[in-house]
Amino acid sequence: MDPDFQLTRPLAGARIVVAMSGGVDSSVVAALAARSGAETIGITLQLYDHGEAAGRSKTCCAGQDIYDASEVAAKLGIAHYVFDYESRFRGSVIERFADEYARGRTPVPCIACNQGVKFTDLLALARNLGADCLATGHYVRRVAGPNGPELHRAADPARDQSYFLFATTREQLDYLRFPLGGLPKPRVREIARELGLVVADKRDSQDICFVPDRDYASVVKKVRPEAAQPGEIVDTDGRVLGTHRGLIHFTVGQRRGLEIGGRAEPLYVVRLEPENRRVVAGPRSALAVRAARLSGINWLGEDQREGLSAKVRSLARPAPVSFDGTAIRFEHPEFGVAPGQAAVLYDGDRVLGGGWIEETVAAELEPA
RNA sequence: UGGGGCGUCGCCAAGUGGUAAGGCACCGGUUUUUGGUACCGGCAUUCGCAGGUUCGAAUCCUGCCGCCCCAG
Repeated sequence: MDPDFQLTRPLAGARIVVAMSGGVDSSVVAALAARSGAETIGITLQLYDHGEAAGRSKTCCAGQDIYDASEVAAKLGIAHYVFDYESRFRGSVIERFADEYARGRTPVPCIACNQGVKFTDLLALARNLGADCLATGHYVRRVAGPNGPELHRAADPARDQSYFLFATTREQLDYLRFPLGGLPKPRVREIARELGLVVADKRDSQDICFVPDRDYASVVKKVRPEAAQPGEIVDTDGRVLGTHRGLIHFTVGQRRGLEIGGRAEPLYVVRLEPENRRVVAGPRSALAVRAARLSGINWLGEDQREGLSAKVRSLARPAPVSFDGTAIRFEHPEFGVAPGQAAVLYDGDRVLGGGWIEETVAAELEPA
């Protein structure tokens, strides 16, 4: 519990802004910052309001969480401000989330949120407050390298959140600090307990923060009703196998929910066709992909094309790939690669960057 | 209304006298700051219906119902 905020000036004269969500992690960051001797300011963004769901405490950044954050700040004796970012969040995260589903893609709203609201808007706010850095509770490490700060996976591999931070720019990384990246999660809770923080035993957030009850489809439906139109389920030869309750319920690689039985092999979603509202389904072998073209590429590393590995979803061991600047090519076929998801590129533990999956190239598999 | 075949969980399907496999689908759980995947677990006291034979039947017998095929 001896954080290094990696500042150039002495902590005594420094100012640290901490992004406080109201959870254990960012609360501990605030505590660490406060103990470091630097002037610490906690900021919580109000991103959405479940309204009727007031009182829910499982979700991030809703009423209860804002309250928890200020409790913690008070306990630590630091300043705490709450800013209303609802409309920003709605536009850059929620609507974009819905748009992606309407386009037959599978978005990663947490990345959009980090990219925009947190690392652009909140970061600018911190700068305006004259802070030396913005510290967050992300489990990822900022490591000093020969060419400036590098982004590395968290020490605790089970907690690593680097997938969600691939879009971080060099400029942002320069200003950001992640004091928890080297700590195992149990240790973080321990610290919270030692300090008597009310959130010490608060359960981890999971699922999409702005979606109540895991029902993301109804959120999408509210914003983009057309994405909830039923359509046909066809096989890879175009034969109609059944009907579905709306593209929003499906993602490439998905098995459950097609409700088509009576087969020897499970059926998976192979492709979504928003133009005709079709879900194309096929056997697992039809999911094999050998390459993926990326857009919105962000690059934190030096030019490197070989010896890379890529994560194509947050949970998945990195797969060996090569990168030609636009597309990644898998050494071994990868299954269930969904457009809209991020492909994050690593060199060992270091995050080199990544991009958004635009389209994939099927791999021909040897017949089993 | 002659002949043949069939009727086992939502779908496919094993089981032909010894007390209901399996797959798909579905449901639940585990994992998890995205959606998924994977894994684990659950899922027919009952075999179209009604009788009968037998210690014992989904399995044998009889009748009925339904479906399919061939019908000269």
